[in-house]
Amino acid sequence: MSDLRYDPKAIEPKWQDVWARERTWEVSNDPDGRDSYYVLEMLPYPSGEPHMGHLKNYALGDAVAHFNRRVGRRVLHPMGYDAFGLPAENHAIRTGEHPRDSTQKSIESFQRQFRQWGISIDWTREFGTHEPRYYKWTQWLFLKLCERGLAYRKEAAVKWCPNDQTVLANEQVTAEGTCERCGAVVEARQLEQWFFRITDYADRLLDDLDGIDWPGNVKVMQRNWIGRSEGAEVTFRCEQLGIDYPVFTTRPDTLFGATFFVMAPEHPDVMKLVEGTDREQSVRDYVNHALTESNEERGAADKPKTGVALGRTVTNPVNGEQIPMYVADYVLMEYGTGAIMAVPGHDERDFAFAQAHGLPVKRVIGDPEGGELPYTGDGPLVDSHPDFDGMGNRAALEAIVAWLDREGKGHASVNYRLRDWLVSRQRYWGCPIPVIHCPACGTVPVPEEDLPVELPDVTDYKPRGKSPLAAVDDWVNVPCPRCGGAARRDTDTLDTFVDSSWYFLRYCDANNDDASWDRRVLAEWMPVDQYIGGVEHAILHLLYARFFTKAFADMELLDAQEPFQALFTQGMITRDGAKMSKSKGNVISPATYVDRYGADTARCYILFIGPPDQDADWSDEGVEGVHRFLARLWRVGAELAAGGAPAAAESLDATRLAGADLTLVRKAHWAIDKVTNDMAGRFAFNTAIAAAMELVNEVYRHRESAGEVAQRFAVATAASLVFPFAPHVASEVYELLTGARVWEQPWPSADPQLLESDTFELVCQVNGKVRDRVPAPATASREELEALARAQPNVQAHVDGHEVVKAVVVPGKLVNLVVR
RNA sequence: GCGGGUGUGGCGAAACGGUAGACGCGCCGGCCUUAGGAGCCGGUGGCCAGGUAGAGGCCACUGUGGGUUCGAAUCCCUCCACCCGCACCA
Repeated sequence: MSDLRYDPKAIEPKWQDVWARERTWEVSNDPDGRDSYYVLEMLPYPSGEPHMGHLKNYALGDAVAHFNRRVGRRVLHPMGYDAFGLPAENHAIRTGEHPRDSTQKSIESFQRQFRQWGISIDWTREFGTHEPRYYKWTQWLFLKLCERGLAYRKEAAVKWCPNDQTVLANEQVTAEGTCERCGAVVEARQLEQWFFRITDYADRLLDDLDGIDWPGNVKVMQRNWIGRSEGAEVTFRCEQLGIDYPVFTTRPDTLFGATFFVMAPEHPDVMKLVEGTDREQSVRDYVNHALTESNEERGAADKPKTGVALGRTVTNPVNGEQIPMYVADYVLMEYGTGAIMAVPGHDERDFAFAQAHGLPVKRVIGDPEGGELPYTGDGPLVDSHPDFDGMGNRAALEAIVAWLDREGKGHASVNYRLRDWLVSRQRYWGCPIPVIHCPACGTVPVPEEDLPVELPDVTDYKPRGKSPLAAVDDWVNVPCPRCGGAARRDTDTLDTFVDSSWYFLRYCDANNDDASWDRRVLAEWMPVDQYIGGVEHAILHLLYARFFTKAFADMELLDAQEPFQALFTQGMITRDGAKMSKSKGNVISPATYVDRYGADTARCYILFIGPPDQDADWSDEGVEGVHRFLARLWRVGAELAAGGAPAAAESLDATRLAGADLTLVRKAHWAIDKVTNDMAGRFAFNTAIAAAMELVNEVYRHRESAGEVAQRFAVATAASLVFPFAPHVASEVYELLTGARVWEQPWPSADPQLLESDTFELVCQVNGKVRDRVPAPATASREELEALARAQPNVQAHVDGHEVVKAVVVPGKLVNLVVR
């Protein structure tokens, strides 16, 4: 019967042409009464060819987009490219090829493959972040942040990557102190750089996590990164030099237990404190050694606590005690004030230091368990002060802070781990910073009408501690916009995370030449209803984008407080159980499979492979299975279509169905219900596809026994349900059977009457073990079900000779007889 | 160390506290074929039984050990393994 062959190479281009010709997936910004829905996948960095992670990302997003269109929403599903960045620039350094050219080639490859995959994108909104029409507005937004004081310059100890020859944001340095991009060990440098004042938003970035539908682990990572801790700032005075040293502590309740004081090696006063004393040499040696140690060496928690005494003391403000000062590398300059009060009785680290240096350990909190020091739990204050002794330490903490405040010795304080975001980069391939430095006027913004400041071409891409832009004299030297005198452009470029922190806003109004966007248009789309991407952006991109959104909301440029209402983080695609990498030689390309089996198979398989938030191992045999399924769907559709004129699929009279027809139509409604729930409530695409497979299997099982009309209905339904995953073959089959376009059809709805059968299989248990199964009427009463169960021979065999002490009846499910 | 997650057949995985293993892979068998690495149908935990039958029965099983419940992969506690995040943050 079947010399019919499923031929994706013919089907897929056919439908891609229809969608392109008819601009099917374009969406206007004018409201039309439907709910708007914005689904977005993280924009790709265009390098080489798309990989399996991209296929998964866009297959997921496209399924969400299609489903939402068909349930009646107006869906925005755009695409663009995160096109500035180091890989293209490093390629230019090696080959001399302009980053614009290599980037353009990659973008074209991505475009070609996205079209081959049949992803439903509104291409009218496409852009690359490297295009002047986009970065003009990146620059404009930068100036807005300046105006508001959220962008500023300061000199600071910054992280410098010696390999990439540029500074990095804190977020771009790993816990081991290496460059997040290239792995080189990061150095410290004192430089004047541009920062964004993200710390102003620390509390809101923290608090607003509660209102968004994000994976818990991503929220935890952001909370950790922001690192809010509440406590007090307390001032310790060094009488000998007459200098006050504030410290931050979360445990002001232990102030009376402070027995020494420690400064970070980087603290600017350390050398001043020992100058001209017999300690000067030993302290200098220690500090110099500490400064040469890498973060990794220094950060090891189990490392012995080293340090040297400064030979000075400070006064403990609560009791006037003189306590000795030390410099030690376990105190970090970046956190708090770079100095701490040490309470060895109630802090493990201080305890370790005290042990190593023979310092006194004092108990000021009682331990109800009577354990040894250090004790970090709760308890009543002891040996502190008559006013506080006996008070629970939590209450004492509040009381002591209030007392410090009254006495002017301290105050309640909140500290954050989060630092301001360093955005200058001494590199070429990025967005120029739209600022001019004038010897007379200082830092002057480029006037709005002169934007964009276009990136000039250079011949030498090699960075030499300065951006290659610094060598372009006729670009750098410009008159000051304010006084007209000779001035120089800022030669750094912006961190590429700046580009990607607002692209989702630009998509809404991508072709607006007069503004970054129209606020009313954004109100229509923002926030993004569903954002999809990899968990590797949990901190960097996702935190920056939230900051930008809040800052722009404060400037009344937009209304949303959060960029991404819901976030889905996809798992990795692995190969042979390992991450794909060139060095392991286990990289496989989506193009191979799209070419061999078609895009529908590749997309469907990547969704069928398992729960999409989990890592999944690619299997060539698994791909075959999914391909077989799509081929079966197509073939039975083609056979049915060849058998006669298209029949209207919806006109089935449920009350007249019987036998195989009824079974088949029921199965179709069961599948509708299953797929709808799997799509709407959760990202359970694997089980949704399994349900469609069951429906197609059911059709084959009833090829001889069921009528033509029922079979057509079932197959058309299967095609309709599979459309979000395999849009080409679904469109083809649906058209063959109904003459209509599946994407123009509303999402099918399950008929509740057909979901319920008038009989069900009653499970008969004795003491929780299944002893029989028997068909039972759905309308049977509890008593009737129990009687039916008791009547089953195998049930009787297990009940005989025992007393039934209880009968649990779950209507529609089972009867459990408890015997003794 | 702290926080979070995962653990189910040979494999990827399903399973509102109610028939564990849907669906797919692999494997075995049959049909169709000149042929088939195509297609279609069936089987696939163990043990016992069954020869023309209306064919079944029993047992085991969701990392370990306990608990709650008529009933637990699912809820609670213990432990083990692996993965992820944070980690001298005062």
